[in-house]
Amino acid sequence: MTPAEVKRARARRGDGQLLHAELLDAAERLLIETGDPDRVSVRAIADAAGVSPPSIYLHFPDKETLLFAVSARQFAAIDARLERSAEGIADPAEALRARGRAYVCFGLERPEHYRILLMGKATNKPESFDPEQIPGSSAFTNFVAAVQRAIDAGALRADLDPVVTAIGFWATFHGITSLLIAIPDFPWPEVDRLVDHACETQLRGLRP
Amino acid sequence: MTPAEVKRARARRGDGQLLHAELLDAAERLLIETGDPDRVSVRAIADAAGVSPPSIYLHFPDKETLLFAVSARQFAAIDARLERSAEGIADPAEALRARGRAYVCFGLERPEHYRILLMGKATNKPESFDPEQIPGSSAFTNFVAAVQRAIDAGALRADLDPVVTAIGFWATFHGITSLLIAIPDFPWPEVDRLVDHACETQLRGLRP
DNA sequence: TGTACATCAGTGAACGCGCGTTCACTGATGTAC
DNA sequence: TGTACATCAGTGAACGCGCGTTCACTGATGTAC
Repeated sequence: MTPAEVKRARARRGDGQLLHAELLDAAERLLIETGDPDRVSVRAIADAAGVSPPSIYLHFPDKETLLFAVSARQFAAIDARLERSAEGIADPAEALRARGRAYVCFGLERPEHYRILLMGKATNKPESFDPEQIPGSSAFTNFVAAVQRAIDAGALRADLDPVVTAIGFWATFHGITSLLIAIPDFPWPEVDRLVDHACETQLRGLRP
Repeated sequence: MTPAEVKRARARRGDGQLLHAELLDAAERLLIETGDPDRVSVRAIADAAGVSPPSIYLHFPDKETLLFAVSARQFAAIDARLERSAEGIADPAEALRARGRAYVCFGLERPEHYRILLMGKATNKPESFDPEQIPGSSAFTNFVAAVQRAIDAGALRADLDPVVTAIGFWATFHGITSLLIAIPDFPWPEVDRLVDHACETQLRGLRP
């Protein structure tokens, strides 16, 4: 393993929850640095945070819950990113395009997080996984709303189901993102060409 | 682990290669039955094939190569499946639609294989991974050819790049397949609705 | 102001486990003479 | 036709490893009196 990290100073009494956030940071950092979820072990996380492995169990019941908490933070981040990307774009069709581009960028910037969030085993998620409550749902809800606005504005056909249409967009951009991550050695064209093609095809295919 | 399998009779002299295929079968069976790649260990494969773990090393240099061989058979199978699905369909646009549907069905019928093939880590593939040589490439090549025929027939715009367009189709159907596999608990609409919507949107978006 | 003590953050050592792989071997069988 | 032997398929036991988790503990620090 890597040479032992600097030992972390013990938190003051009453500040025990500080380590909670530091463990999440450490796990996130490890995931990005190693690029390999298999190397994000309880021991490695503890080492990266400068504490001993058992300390983790003061803050998380088990490893799975910790990793899911890391994922949840990312879901919240993707929502923020998509909303920001569409800010100030008046044309609702162009706003959808911006979200699509932002989605692919987001995923490719954090391939290992993306892998855990959306390409991993369902068993990686806690049993209480409730799609209606996780932060990522607000990203989806916001996206459905964006599709609805495009329909209302006449940019997309009025007979479209906004949920199915939103999932169609999602599947398209998730498809690009996840294929690029899963098969990096494939002779892909430039990412921009793929994303532009996908945006164009979706918008043409859905317009009145 | 499961109760030990019936012990396999030793192959006759000269028939050593029989176990090669039996190990691939056993690994494939395990993958489907357990639905969990983590449980497809060398020991479990050997047990399922009715031999001892070291026997595997008479036929494969390591576990990774064995699992890749399992995947390669699946790539060959998907090619055959897609070609068969489009057989006898004269309209090239409808043929593309048939391939899309068949693709999603294929993936959902074998979620664990699909996961390893197209949602797994790149490191699961041997170092000599050459996209031009693996069986899956012929599936892709055949699909590009199908897109080209649709362009030639005037069903898709003449200014489209057939490779980018094929990848666009692939990403769309891969997106649906992989999201359904990765997040089974999400409140998805019926698969057929998603696939129909995606087919319709692609064909509308690409037609002249 | 001093001190005993409860509380709290965190630890060191160990647990049992299953993993991929190696090594020296066994015993059946086809072949050469 | 009989037999010695090389070859071949497959084995049993063990290797070292890293894993997630548990348990009894330590020692600093805030608080009550």
